[in-house]
Amino acid sequence: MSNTMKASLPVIRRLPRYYRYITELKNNGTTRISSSQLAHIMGSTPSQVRQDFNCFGGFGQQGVGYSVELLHSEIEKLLFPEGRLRAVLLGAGNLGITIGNFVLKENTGVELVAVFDSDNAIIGNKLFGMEIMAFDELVSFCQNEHVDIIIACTTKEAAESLAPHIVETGVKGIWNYSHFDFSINDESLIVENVHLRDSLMALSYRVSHKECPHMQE
Amino acid sequence: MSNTMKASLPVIRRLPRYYRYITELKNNGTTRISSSQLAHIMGSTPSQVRQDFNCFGGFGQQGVGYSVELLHSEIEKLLFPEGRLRAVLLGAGNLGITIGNFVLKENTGVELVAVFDSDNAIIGNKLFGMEIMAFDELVSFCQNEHVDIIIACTTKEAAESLAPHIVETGVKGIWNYSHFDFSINDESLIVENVHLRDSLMALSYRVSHKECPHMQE
DNA sequence: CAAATTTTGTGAAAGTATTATCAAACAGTT
DNA sequence: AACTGTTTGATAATACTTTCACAAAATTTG
Repeated sequence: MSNTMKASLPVIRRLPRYYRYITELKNNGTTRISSSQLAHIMGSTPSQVRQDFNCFGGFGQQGVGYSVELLHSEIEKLLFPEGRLRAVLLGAGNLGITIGNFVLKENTGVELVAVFDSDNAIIGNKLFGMEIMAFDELVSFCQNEHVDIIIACTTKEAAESLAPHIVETGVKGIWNYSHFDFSINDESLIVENVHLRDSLMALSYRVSHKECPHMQE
Repeated sequence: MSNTMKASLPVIRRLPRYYRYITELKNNGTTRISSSQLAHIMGSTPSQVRQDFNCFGGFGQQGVGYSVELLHSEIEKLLFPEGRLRAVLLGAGNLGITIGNFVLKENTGVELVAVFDSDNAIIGNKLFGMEIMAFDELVSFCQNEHVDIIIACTTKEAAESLAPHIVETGVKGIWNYSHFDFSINDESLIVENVHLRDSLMALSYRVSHKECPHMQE
């Protein structure tokens, strides 16, 4: 309950998975779990589980294990910030609609507050009960309405042309589905890339070159 | 041109990005590029660029740099297998349709050959010009039609119930969008997870705990 | 054509992440 | 209340990834 070191990116990436499994255990009525049981479920090692939880202070008890209830509430506190994060969707195409739907339906702690698109033909239309706005309005909207996250589901070109204005918006993070890589150098802005094409091509490579190293993701 | 070591997962994950940028350079008419220029574009270091390419034999020339043309064709050879990989889509819901569309439109070297769903109401309907089939038919279809990749866009429950039959299908990889984690222990099966919810929650965490380490992804 | 400059390939060093180890803490038993 | 078995937290060891540094190879310049 003491040696809290800073969580590294791999640890942060595992948190949502811990949360998923622990929620399931909680719903099953399981009250206690050991690091080795949890490691088995996660496909990792007991050491890693303990190491991971120790980044946040280690919520277990020696000789006993972890309380599912406590684990659940602690990880929930970590993953769900106090007030819900406010997000705007950029791009109301196929992908944008799917991702927007996803954010609205899933319990992620993120709230969708506006939708933007560049296509004049659909600007003004309603999507998710909101009027689709033009890209021109993005900066002022974000500044006035305190937006935390931009969800970029635009083309590469649209993302590229918006990039110089991102800093002005004051958002803290970008959930990026576009083929454009927002420059990573910006200290104050966190970019989480979901490059579907890259992911499929990496799978392609591994499937057709089977001798690749055996690592868990 | 000699010291070919095996490519690690991080290297493989960078390949599609190299490919994207090099394709762009090629289209711009750029003929040569140095590791430091490429590193600048990629947001990495010259060392990493050289180290990465050396995993595949190192296609540069000392004192000169890399030929964009050669680089493009070599990486293309790595990423696009001889014959296109054959994939089936599991789940014809919102997400499934979006991802299916994506695979059909984007040049990824993957071919969509069938669509499956559990919902009797839509089985038999046409999607992407194919008749939606029932999950029951999955195993025999994959065996007869030589399927390489399963694209799982189903619910967690559906994925879970299909999991025990995956080995029978003989597929080599799963591009997994479901909330179910296909067991990673299976030596012969490569799983590429695209957990949208986990990705958003990791971003959430990083946005609301800004002191997290500054790493490139 | 030699010297200076550029830039790769490679092996070593530094930095991260994961796994192993073991003492300390707790629960249960006799 | 001491003994036994379990399981964490913390440190150490191992493994993996990235970065550094420099020799070798090519080009350019005087």
